[in-house]
Amino acid sequence: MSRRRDQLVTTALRLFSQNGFRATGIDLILREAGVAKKTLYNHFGSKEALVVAVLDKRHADFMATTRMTVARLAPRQRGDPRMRRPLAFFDGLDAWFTSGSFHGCLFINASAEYARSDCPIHQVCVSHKVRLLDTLESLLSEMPHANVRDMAQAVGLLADGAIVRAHTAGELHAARSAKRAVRRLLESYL
Amino acid sequence: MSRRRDQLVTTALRLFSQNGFRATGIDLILREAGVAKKTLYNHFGSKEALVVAVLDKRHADFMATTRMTVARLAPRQRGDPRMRRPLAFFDGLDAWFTSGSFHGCLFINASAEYARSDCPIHQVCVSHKVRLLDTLESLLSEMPHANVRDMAQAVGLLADGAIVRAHTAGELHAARSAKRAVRRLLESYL
DNA sequence: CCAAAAATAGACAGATCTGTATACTTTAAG
DNA sequence: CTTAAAGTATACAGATCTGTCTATTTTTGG
Repeated sequence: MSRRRDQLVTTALRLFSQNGFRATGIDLILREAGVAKKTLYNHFGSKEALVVAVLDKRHADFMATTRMTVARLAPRQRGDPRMRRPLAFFDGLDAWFTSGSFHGCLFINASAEYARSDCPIHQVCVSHKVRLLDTLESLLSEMPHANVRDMAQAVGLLADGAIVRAHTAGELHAARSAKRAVRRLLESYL
Repeated sequence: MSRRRDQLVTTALRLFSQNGFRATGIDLILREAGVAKKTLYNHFGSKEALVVAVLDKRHADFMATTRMTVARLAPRQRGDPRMRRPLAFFDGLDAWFTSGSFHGCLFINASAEYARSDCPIHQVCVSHKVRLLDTLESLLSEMPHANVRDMAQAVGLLADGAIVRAHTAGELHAARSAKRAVRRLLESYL
């Protein structure tokens, strides 16, 4: 809808990712976005609302990227065809980690800064993680369906673990470790 | 050594865990610890140094708790005896998550708030995660040693993933999901 | 017991942050 | 073209935060 609104959300997404939420002041976002303060407070009533909008955008972007990446990389996976899509998901993580613009999972970071579970920001993070698990289940839908739930849990844990390791410990190859574990784990279900 | 210093670190550890680092002001720490501001700046030259001291204490506490918990819970694990200690580690995570005083991994949270990799705080987090991997390797030392490195990587990812899920998504049973995955994964190495 | 070290209370400086208000300018739709 | 909506620039209020300084009191080691 609004071009100014998009500029604000896009700029805030970048700055929040790079420097954290509380460490990023409104004034910096405004300066880098080239937007006046009043415009921000017309679109969003508060910084908290802007954070929520940023997380919503990040969720949409992540889901779209995931869909595209899995579709592109699944055909070139080796091994049982039923494992191709979940394995491709980890190639997507690998590309993300090594892209040079990786700053960890924005939802994990937001949960760390806004820890209280009754905070709207925290609830958006819960929602993202739940929907991500649904996505993983759908990627696993070709596997023996009796264990899809268990597999999705395990794969989700390995994905979150890889994101955390890559960010906190700087191990940018974490996605490849995770992919090896996923392959071994899924093979045990075939 | 100093009683005041310990009060400051202990109080700051609690407040940083509950509310985050940047959201916790010096004045609150001082009030709750019952210590004067000058005393803090005599022991630590800055808030950043206090954060580092808190993370050092947390690392020591975590390692001590892990050692004790694994020693106590390993004997009651079912399955191959060589898997007992790594499995017991996840029972320790489960007890932590459901203890009522779980606020995520302090090092993951610190990395989220102090994102720049040249920041001393971030480096303490890297160091913690590296030492944790060493610990996991030692817990896996009874497993076939050719694959200890790979197994420790996978188990570490599942542990970090469980911590993140439990905190960000509020899934306090995440440690049990992770433990099931670890059991299955380690069995594939026997 | 006494002197040096450590701690206290509290004011204060200087910076920063969120959010509001004002006065002016641009944009866009009928 | 005109008018109402939206945006700009900027000052400002009020709160908060880190860190310093002073003057006083408590603790502690020899």
